[in-house]
Amino acid sequence: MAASGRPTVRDIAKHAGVSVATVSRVTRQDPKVAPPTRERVQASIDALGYTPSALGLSLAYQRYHTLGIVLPGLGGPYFAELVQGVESVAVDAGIAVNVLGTHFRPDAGRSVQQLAQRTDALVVQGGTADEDFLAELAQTMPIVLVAATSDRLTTVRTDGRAAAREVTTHLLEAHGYRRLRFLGSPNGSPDPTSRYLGFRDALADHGIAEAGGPLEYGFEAEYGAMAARELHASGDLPDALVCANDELAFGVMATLPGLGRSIPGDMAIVGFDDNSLAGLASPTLTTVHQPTFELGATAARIALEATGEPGAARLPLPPDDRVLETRAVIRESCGCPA
Amino acid sequence: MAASGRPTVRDIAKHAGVSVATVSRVTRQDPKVAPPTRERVQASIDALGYTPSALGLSLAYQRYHTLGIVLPGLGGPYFAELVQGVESVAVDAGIAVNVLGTHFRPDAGRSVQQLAQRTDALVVQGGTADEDFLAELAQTMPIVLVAATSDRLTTVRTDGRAAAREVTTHLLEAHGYRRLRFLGSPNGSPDPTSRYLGFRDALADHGIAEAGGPLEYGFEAEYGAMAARELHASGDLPDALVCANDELAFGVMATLPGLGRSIPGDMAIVGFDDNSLAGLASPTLTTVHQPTFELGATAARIALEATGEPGAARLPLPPDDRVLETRAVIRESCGCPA
DNA sequence: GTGCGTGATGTAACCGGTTACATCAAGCCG
DNA sequence: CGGCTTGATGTAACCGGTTACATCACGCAC
Repeated sequence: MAASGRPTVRDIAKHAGVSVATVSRVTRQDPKVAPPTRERVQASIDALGYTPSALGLSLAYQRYHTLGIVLPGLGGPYFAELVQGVESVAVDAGIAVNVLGTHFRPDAGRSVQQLAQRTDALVVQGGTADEDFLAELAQTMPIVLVAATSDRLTTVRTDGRAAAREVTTHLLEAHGYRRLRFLGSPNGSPDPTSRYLGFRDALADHGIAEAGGPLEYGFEAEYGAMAARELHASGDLPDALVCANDELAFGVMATLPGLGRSIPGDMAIVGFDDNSLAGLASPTLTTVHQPTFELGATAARIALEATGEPGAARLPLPPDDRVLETRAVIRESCGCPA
Repeated sequence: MAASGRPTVRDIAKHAGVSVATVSRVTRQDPKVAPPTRERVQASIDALGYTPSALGLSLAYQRYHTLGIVLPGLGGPYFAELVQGVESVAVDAGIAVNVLGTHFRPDAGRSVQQLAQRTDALVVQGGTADEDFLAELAQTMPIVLVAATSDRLTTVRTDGRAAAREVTTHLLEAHGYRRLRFLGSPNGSPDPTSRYLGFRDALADHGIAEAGGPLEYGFEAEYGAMAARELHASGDLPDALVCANDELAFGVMATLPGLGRSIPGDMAIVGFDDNSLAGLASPTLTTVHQPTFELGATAARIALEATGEPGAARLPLPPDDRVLETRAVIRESCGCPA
């Protein structure tokens, strides 16, 4: 055995008086080893405390046993849950998970490139990497895009547009609101953008004009608070506000009452994502439930499946689009009774 | 070049008409290459689109360029922020981050073992892995324990006990509350436990008995809601409730007013962690700010530093204890004016 | 007894890098 | 001119596994 460090196949081979091939056969449970030999080798393995090096295995199999996930960062419950979905599938398959947060850094492409070189497959949140770049990379390895559409890549997403349309339609038809606005910047990633489009779809369906452009803010609660103050100061509250996510809605709900405006009395509000706090806020928040965990899990499953067995090539995934169901969760903040 | 896949050093060597050693010298920017040769090799590298394989590099240097982080899961903002701290340090160093969620699975030890084999160093959240096991593993590689104490391992933590004592003392001295209870199960990980101990320290300082044992619940908002209902049903609200984290406090704050009990009028409440929603809730939540991101970043820095340069051995870290500052954030929920 | 099939095991190449050491040519000096 | 130094480059071993193929002993059939 090397002076320091773990024993290798060759150490075991020497110790048991066999060849490395035989040791390898034992560790891989290859049946073509005579029982007495097997026992002798196993004894040496136990005696020296040998476990095959992950590096050696990776080298031989050309498999990293690692799945990469690329997202903007881990801020907010959405991404955390997504990662949990990916992670749960990965651990069951004995695969490690490499997390890369791009934080919209300019050199994110290079980081993704690097990550791609140490993983068997990639799960990428939409909007975090250039699509051309990903499409090229997808020639080499399985890549699954989450929460985005693409005609060149495999995507897993929810139909945020349809969901936004559904919940907006509820505001229009069940409550008769006519002056509606959208909170959240639709210029960034695919998710907020499609939600905004669904919001506009519903308005268009009813021949109603938007009561003002989207309120372009980031996606954290503080921005919701800022938006609430701005709306209040303008003296011109819409009938209802559709928020790009629940955090924004919480920010508004926490601020508006303090300014003397009640929810949903003076303005109704709906969120998106069904945050774990949504059912506890007062009023309880009407929102859209997304199977975020499933989104991650499904993406991971597709990616790992395409990775295939050690022998096989890592298949490039054909373009495909898997759409998971959303569900409008009607609570009180839209104006419905408890 | 192999029929499929990326070119290797040997492909470049053949293409440029030099040896692999020279190619290696060029990629590593070794100055001992004559300029004309360097240019010729570089031209081949560009022509074939060569980048050194991460696997080959790992094998040669015995470094994975990967940092592992072990935690129960990614539920709640605390862990997400911790990972972000780790991740930010890692990407700056060109190091990948491997996340392992144990979810308190019985076979977590084996997963950690595996993770340890594919990483250069480990950051472990306290309570997720057996300390004996970690101590042994720490002979082999740098391990940093987060949010825990140990006399055998390097730890990075905040003094949750002192912080809990401080905020509890505020409840006792500034407001004169006498009947205090703690919400959250102190039987699990080190963090909740030390918070509970600090809570009891403050009571002991003032010669006051706990108004009832700790309310043993999990750490999500729903449990806070359950606890609120239980307290209300018992008809015996304490003067003040110290919660193991902010989510629990949110759960209580969302539920109690609906039962006709006001906060802080009928019962004061304080949380822990300074969640991003804490300043927005109504009343705003008095809590303890923890430098969670810094916790992760510091742990990662220590771990990576111990990993050392490619040549050097991965040093086992000597036992050490780094304590980061907490800060009580006094808001309204304890009874203080806005 | 010879030839052949079969099962167990060993040998050596391979995966993709790095690097100690060998080699070699050129320049310099006495 | 011979020997030494120096700088550039090549050779081959090594990191730790797997595996195609070779080898060998044994048993069986003819």
